Amino acid sequence: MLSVTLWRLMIMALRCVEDLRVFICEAFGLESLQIPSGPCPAGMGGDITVNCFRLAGETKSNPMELATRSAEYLSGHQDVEKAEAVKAFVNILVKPEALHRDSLADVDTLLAEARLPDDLQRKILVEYSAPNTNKPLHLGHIRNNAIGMSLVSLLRRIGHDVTAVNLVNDRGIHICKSMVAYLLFGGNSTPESCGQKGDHFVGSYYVKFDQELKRQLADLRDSQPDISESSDEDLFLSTEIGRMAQDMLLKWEQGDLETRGLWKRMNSWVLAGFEETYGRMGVEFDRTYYESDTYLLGRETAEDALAKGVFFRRPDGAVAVDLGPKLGEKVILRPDGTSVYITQDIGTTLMKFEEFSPEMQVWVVGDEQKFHFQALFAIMKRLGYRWAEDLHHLAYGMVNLPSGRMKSREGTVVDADDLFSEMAALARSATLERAGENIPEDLDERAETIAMGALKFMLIKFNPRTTVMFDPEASVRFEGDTGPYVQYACARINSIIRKAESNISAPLELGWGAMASEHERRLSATALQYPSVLRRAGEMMDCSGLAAFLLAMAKDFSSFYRECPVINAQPDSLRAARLETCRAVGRILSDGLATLTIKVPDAM
RNA sequence: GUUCCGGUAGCUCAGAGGAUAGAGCAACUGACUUCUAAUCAGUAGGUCGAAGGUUCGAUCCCUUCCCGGAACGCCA
Repeated sequence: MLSVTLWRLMIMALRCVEDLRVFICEAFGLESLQIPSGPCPAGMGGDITVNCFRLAGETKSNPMELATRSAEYLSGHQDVEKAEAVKAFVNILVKPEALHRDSLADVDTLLAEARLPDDLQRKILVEYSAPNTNKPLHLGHIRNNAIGMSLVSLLRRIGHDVTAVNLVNDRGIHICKSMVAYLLFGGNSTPESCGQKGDHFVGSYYVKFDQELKRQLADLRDSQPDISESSDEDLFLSTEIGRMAQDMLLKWEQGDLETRGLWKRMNSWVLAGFEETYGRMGVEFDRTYYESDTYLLGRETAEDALAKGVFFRRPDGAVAVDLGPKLGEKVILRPDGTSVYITQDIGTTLMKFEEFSPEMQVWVVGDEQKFHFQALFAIMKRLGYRWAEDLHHLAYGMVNLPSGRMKSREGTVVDADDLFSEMAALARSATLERAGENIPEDLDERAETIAMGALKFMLIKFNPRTTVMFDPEASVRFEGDTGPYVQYACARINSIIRKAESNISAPLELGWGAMASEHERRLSATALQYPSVLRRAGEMMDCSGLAAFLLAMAKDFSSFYRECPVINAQPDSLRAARLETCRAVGRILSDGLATLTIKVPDAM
């Protein structure tokens, strides 16, 4: 498993804390120990705080005494200005030159430390996106993509070997519905002839199918009052259009040439549309699987397992597996031999393992499918695969609108392409508003960067398992805890660096020791957290902590920016140190944003 | 009915058993002749769903209950 003990993940580059660790280890005869430390809360008179409550558990000693002893030790340390025990906390005020030396003055080390030691690096396969080919992508898919792509990027950032795969659900009754509607109402039209994006074009026939189905259901209920209480599903095959879709599915399974031809044509339109949307978001996969391929391996596996007695045949002819009292009985093949949803996932899981032999497989799929994955993992174990212990469902919650759930039938779905364009237009006008006379040459590109940054950040900053509320009005603002806030800090840093470089003075000795204000110390204290933040986010497979860190780092920079002049700072050694601070903070922020797959504009 | 996930400021959300429970938005006050105001500084806003329990200490762990969402398909 990915899971490792926490102490191996924590990094604290501050020398005096590391020395304290060694001191305590020696004092108590311990081989390893993690010092719980973090930035000191404002107003407590320190840079870094060590929490001796937790430390006391490890050393089996009195927390207050330990704090007093630690403070005594640290007070005598050459890097420490002042160390004070308050209750069981030790608040350390570090000499500025030492604080910066261990943090922003050595940003290369800080960035490098996020990488896990070799023995903790794993080969991980992550599946995400997994669209259906009957309609365009919507806000729910955007959350999936944002979570999936940032997870892949994060795991790579900390040193894992990651394969990103997509699984296209290109087969089944849903695509047949679009096909039937196209045959009935489409004539010879194509996305090109209609000037429509392929996925939207096909999606419009899915909608037409539903409209026609509703009409036929209403007619049916009017003409036969005795069945008017039956559900839409029960009456599906009693409608002409419902039967047509079912026939289409059977023909597809039998490999009917004409059906397959139409299927290929319509899928190619949809996939071309997806490519465009993916491209705009920056989604990339190492490998794309198609359900129409993988379900065959699933079916073979099921037949094999039946022969071996792992699965059994029910009296009605269906192939099933008994997963015990908790999960119950699960059908793998219908009585007519056709495969169900889980059958293809069995095939896909095997294919992925055969092709990449990952130590761990992850699925980024909505939490409504938890049961499905519990069943899938149980089946893989039942089939005897040892690696089935290392399959993981990263379940995320739905995206709701202020009006409630998104419902495609009620037309309340937020379309991905529309949302991208709307946000880009707003970012564009906001940029223009600020630009005044000097309209930037790269206006559109800049607007796109800001818009995508805002959207992705908004979806990533929440814990994946929460159901999130998407308020279109609020999402469109670029102020406060947003991606553009972090991007803006980067843009200001870039601007300072540009101006400083055009105003060259000979490189001087860096006056880190003079960087002693609360704002300057705070930057280094926060930056020290970065490696641990990344490692922890990777361990939990949750990027929201990284987003929160970047906001905190950017906030610290904004305060510093306001209070501490850089270009006009005197003496020159202080100016040089502050400039170097800007560079270092800029590198951390852009490294973090890049890890979230968010770009940074040169200027805003 | 059973299982899972939530319930923290008016709203959206953070909170690694520990200090005085934090951000953003909304409200209010102040700051652009300055390295970019997509910013900063400040004010106000809380029975952490309820009750028990464990603990030196619980928003966090345990039990029961209340409220919201989801799952329990030969749909995907």
